[in-house]
This record gives sequence, C-alpha cells and structure tokens, in this order.
Amino acid sequence: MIDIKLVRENPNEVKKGIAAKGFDPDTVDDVLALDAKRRKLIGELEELRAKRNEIAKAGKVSAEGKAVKEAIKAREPELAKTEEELGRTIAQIPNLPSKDAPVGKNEKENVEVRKWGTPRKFDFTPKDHLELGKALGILDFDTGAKVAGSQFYFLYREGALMELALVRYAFDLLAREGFVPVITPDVAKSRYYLGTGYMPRGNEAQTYTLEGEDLGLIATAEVTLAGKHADEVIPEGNLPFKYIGYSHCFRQEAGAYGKYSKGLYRVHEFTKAEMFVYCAPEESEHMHQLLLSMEEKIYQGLGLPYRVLEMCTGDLGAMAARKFDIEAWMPTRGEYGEVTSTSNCTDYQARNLNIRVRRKGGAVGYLHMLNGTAIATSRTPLAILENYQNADGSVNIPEALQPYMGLKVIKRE
RNA sequence: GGAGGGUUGGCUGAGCGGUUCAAAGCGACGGUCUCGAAAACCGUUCUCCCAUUCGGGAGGCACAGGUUCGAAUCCUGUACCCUCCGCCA
Repeated sequence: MIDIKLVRENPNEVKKGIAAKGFDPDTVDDVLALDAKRRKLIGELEELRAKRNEIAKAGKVSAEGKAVKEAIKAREPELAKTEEELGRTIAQIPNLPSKDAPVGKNEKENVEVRKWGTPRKFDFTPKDHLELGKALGILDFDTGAKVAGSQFYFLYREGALMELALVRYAFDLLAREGFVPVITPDVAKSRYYLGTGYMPRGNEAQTYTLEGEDLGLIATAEVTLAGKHADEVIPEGNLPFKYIGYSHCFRQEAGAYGKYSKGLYRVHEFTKAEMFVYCAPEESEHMHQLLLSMEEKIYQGLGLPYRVLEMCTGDLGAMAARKFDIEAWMPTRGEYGEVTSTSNCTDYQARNLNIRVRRKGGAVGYLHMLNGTAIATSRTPLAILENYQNADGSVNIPEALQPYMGLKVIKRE
C-alpha cells in the first residue's frame, strides 16, 4: 500500500508516478474524495461518542443515552463502508517508481545495462531442451500432463539430480555471503500472498487457492519470507535480514500463452531458491545492487552468457520501485530469456504486512523489502541443456555443478 | 479429529462491568548531573481525528459480531498458540 499521507500532501507527484507505470492516475482523486468523506464521518461519530461517554459518567440508565447509542449505531456502518471502499481504492495505487527507473511504456523500452559472456556458436544445429531432455530420459512433460495436467513435468535421473545440485549450489554460495538458508511452507494464508501482490483471480492470476481454506499455493518463497516478519517492529541494529529461501512455486499462468511458453520456460510448478532482504530504507538501494550482484555471480559461475536489463516504469508492476532482470542466452530461441528478477519494493509491501523498524532515535517507521531470484530450477536447466549440449545429444555439466552431481556429462549409450 | 488452557502497547506482566481516559517493571529516547561515561533523578514512549503553538477528542486489550446508559472485563462465532488423547508421514 502507498502512504496515504503522501497522496494527501503530494497528489500530483503520485499521479505522475502512477501514470509512468501505466496505471490510472484518476484513482488519486477517488482516494482523496473517500479520505475526505472518511474524516468527516469520523468527526461526526467522535462527537456522538464523546456525548455517550459524558452520559455514561452519570452511572445510570438514561433515555438520552439510549438515543445516542442508536444514533451511533446508525452512523457506524457508513464509516465502515467508506473505510472499506477507501482501502480497496488505495490498494489500486501501485508503488511509485524510483527516480532512477528509466521511463518507458512497456517491456520494449527496458534498458540493457550490460552483457556478460559470449553466446556460443554451434557447428551443428542445436536441439531445444525438450528434445534433449526427452532423448536423455531426464525430462518428461507427457507424464506430467497425464498425472497433473499440461505444463507439469517429471524429472528423472540426472534431471532430478541437476535440480538438487542447482539449489545446493545457490544455497552454498549465498550462505557464504551471509544469507540465512530457509525452507518455507509451500502454502500461505491469503493475507500474505495478497500482501505481496499475487492474486488468485483476474487477468494475470497467479495463485492457486485451496478449497474451503484461507490458503493458497505460493507463487514464490517471497510470499512466505515476506510473511515471516509480518506485524513485527524490528530494532534497527538487527537489520538487515538476508534470507535464501527454498520452496516450490505454483503459478496458474492464466492467459499467458505465447510462442516461448512451451517447455520449461513457463510451467505451473517449479522449484526456486529466492533471496529476500529486509533493511532500513536508506540501505535498500545498496541491497538491491547486492542482490543483482549475487545473481550475476551465480550465472557467471554456471558459465551461462547473460545480459542485465533494467525494467522501465511501464514494466515494473505494482510492487516494485525498481527492478532488474537477468536474461540468459537461450540458443534455440536465438535470444536472451528471463531467468531472474530482483525488485526493490521499498516500503510498499511493508505497509501491507505491517513490518516496521525501530530507529536508533526511537522513531518507528516502515522498513524496506527486496527480493531476487537465485535459481529457478525450470528456466536455468533449460539454459544449461541448450547451451551445454553436444552434437551427439549429450550435455556437459557446468563445472560449478559437477561436485554436486558427481559427473561431468549427461549421456545415454 | 476429540478434551482442556491461553492470546493485553517494543518486551515481561496486572486488571476480569463504571477512580484504568490499560497498573507496574524492563528496554528505548530526551533532559538534569559530569571533563566524559556509568549510577541516580525528571520527563517521553499504541493508533486515529480536529487544532496543527499550548491543546482537545475518539478509538485500541487476537479478529468479527452481540448484550449494556457504560465492555479489556459478560455472551456468540472465527483464527492462532500451548497441554493431553486419537490418527498418521
């Protein structure tokens, strides 16, 4: 949620930020009107309550007291309704983009920050990961579809081992950097998936919900790691908290079909190691760069050529003030494809989940929250299979994973 | 799944229908003292609304309803935590 005070005091700046993100700036006027209405109702109601308190002091049954009670009861629903409406409306205002975020309408205007590595030139026609995985007997979408539906898959043998190796590789690397390894639940209550911005309904619905329960399958450990400290006030001296979380991730991907959606690029369930940071506001920009540098370290370690993109304002989404993606080279696509994303959500999620910091001076305020992909074990194996393939259909294992897998190449005799 | 017990400001913890407009302690912050610090002493330390200078008012005791002139306190429902039993990886 955005700071209502910011909307009141600086409506034009808020409108500008909203418009840059491609959201409707008129929402600001709706919020201001509802806020004014709310304050007027509070004034009236408080006057009545003061009267009630005065009458109650007399300490006896009174007809006037009864009348005031009825008047209060009659007015309270209108305030409740206004506040509910205000809450719903203000939730539609996204986090404002950072001043550093490049202005742009959509993903076409994202800015390439840098490139690392050189895409390999093949002296044979490279196969895509589906063909490679099937021939090697390590990746099986057919059985996934049979048992769970389309866009689910089974992993076998080295495919299964590679997933575990990738997770372990990322966990070991990040634990050395001071991130606390965490395994979280794969489900969370609605408050947490909604508070982190994952909707179960609508055009871009992500979250699967459990029938008859206030629970949803998480789309990322960001949800559970953000929920971990909900309603807490954390002493400044204890920050930052840096976590590397493991979870399965479930996504409806409603309406997300395109030419690159096949195979491991877009699936309903995958495993992910996700970084998550809580820090003081003035530290968040630095932490964001730290998360990005961790991601680059991971992909450099895997020897996958990549480029870093900074999202323009129009492609930031509601939560992020600033966001970087890493795109790894995907040979059969002939271009780079997203494998990580790191967002600085500033105080926006913290306000949703009521997570605050107690400053050294004694003041209390919302802290900043950031997330970043370490390894998604769907898209990263995709990139490994395609980049490390040999003419005979075997696939080399990146050096960094060899100790975890105990082999150097995946091949079938 | 069954039976009990519990949930109070940053923390510990009183209160169990009207001198409590949530006691007390701890911690934190400001001040006095000091060359400086510690100790001691004084003050501040939930949220919202109005005045925005002194201040005034309302709400808040897990959450949502209800009873009452008056609810942290009584009633109903829900969530979570603890103990025991059952079932089970």
